[in-house]
Amino acid sequence: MLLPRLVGSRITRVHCGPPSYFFLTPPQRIGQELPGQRVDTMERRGKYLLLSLSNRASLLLHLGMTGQLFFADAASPRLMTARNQAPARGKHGLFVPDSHTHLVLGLSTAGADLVFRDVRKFGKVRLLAAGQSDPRLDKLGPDALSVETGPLQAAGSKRTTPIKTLLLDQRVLAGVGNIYADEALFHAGVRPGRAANRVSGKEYHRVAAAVRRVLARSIETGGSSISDYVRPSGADGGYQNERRVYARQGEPCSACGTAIRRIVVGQRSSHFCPTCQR
DNA sequence: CGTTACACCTGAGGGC
DNA sequence: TGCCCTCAGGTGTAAC
Repeated sequence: MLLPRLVGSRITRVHCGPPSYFFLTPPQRIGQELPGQRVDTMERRGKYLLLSLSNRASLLLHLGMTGQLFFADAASPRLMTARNQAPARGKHGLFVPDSHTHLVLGLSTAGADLVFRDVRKFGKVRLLAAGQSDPRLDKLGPDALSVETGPLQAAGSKRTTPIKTLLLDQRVLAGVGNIYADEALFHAGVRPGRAANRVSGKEYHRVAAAVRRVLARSIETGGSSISDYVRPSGADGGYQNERRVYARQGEPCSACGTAIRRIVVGQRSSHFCPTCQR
């Protein structure tokens, strides 16, 4: 759990990697402005995390595809560094920053540093001044965890784009990614490539319910550790073991036995059961 | 405005 | 061993 260990703690020390695609705010500025600040609150906005600090500034984080946010006392095989080498361990077995470690926050009460690692650098960190907004946050639609049929259907009924692309559009729905779009559409019985404006009201009802259920279950099980994701404790999540279709092409459908297929929808790898999904 | 293609970045794995 | 290809939990932007 990130929040109980982080909120209320003071940032005592900051280590940043070199400037890169990862940093929306130059690392040098982050290193200057964070030390001494207490983390007052942490909230999730879609796939973003927003920490509010005692000086009224905020720290905005996004994990991208391969981002890892964990405490340095974590031990996990997914923290392998270059060429699948186990990470070096410092005193007390603590994680030692490698070339993919972009941000480390020393914390007064958390018991270990908070580490942000990201191989591909699609993750992001940005420091927001007091009252400053961010266009990424401003554009987010309603949270997917509590999506309702009506607004989703209203957004989709005007569009010819595939239903899956609609679910991935963060302006329509904030928080659904490629795994959960495929999984939700499986549970709803709707093919990912179907045009959004040709999905019935009854189907939108099932899609909305499936999005809520799949995301809630993923939170319960700690997320999907398929390539890089780790929980803040360093442990793997459990939702990868509950996947019905994602990255299961060629395997028999758990409901009917038909081979799961993989197609490309909206430039994203997409998986479905041709029998269960129409 | 809606839709699509592509760029960004790094590494793993497969074929030859 | 090396080279070249494809693929990967995301999103911003350009072009039609």
